[in-house]
Amino acid sequence: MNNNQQFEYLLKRHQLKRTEPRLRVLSLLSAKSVATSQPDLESVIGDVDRVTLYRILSAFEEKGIIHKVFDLNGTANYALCSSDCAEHDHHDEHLHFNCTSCKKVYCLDDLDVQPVKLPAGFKVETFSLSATGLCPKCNNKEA
Amino acid sequence: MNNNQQFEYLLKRHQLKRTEPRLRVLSLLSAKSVATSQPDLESVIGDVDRVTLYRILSAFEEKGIIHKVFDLNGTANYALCSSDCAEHDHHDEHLHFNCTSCKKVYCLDDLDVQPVKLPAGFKVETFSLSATGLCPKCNNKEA
DNA sequence: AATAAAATGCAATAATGTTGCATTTGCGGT
DNA sequence: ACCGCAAATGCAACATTATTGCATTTTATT
Repeated sequence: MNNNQQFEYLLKRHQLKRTEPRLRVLSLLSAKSVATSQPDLESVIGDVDRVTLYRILSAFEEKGIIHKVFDLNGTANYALCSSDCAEHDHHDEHLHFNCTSCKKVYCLDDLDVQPVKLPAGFKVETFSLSATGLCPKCNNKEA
Repeated sequence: MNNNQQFEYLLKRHQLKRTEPRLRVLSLLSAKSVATSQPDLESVIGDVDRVTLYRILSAFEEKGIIHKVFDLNGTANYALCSSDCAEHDHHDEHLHFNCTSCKKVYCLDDLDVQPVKLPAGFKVETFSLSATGLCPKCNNKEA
């Protein structure tokens, strides 16, 4: 099963129609290990309306196909959820690393994050740990 | 020493001039336990230019007087750093709780967050744990 | 009181995100 | 293979949040 077939299956599974723009978004996001900003997506996706892109992204987010994180500029970035995220309940307990230099957001899935006890009254849905600093690339450049 | 004197001292300590708009910002932020969004500040601060507000906030952020977090809408929210934050190095290792209903951001300072080991190459400056869910107020309303 | 540096206000503009509506398209049923 | 409907798209207009340049005012210091 190639990538494209996987994407089509993914759409079908979530009752989303198989459209060109959606396949492109999936293909773009799956190609990157860092979260991609809306503007970045917009600039590379080609002939797709800005509004359509917004709507695709929020549809995907609702279905649990992707998740959204904000970078240090406050702009939305998107990344595919790890494989089993859609089946169970959207668990984003991974670490987001925000690079202060290039502003990229890295999703580091396989670190275990200790859940923390909150004061009474708060009802927690998801946890996520985020760190800021320099990513390997920018760290090298500065050295 | 009353509040206002504290604020004036704080400004002086950071080589910032004592101005009316700055004192108002400090006073507004110190009165709240939740982070305040730029729009919220703008609407209550009175006769201060929008641009001035932005500049005050970023000046305060640079000096380590306040810190900035993004809420679930991606808009910037600001909160005073806890007392000793300015002296040492800006340590925001506290938990931010984002309410999915009212979109407020709560800063919960006194929970201990376990730092996590990152893959080699990343140079971490700050950690912060964030959780999403319902805050006590909204939790009550829904029940 | 005079001065220099800093802070403010205003105008213009940029970037990001949203809404309403007409048109097109995917896809299930026949 | 065709029909029809719901869903998705594209377009236009608009809303919100943030930034930049420059003239004016204010603070703090001498």
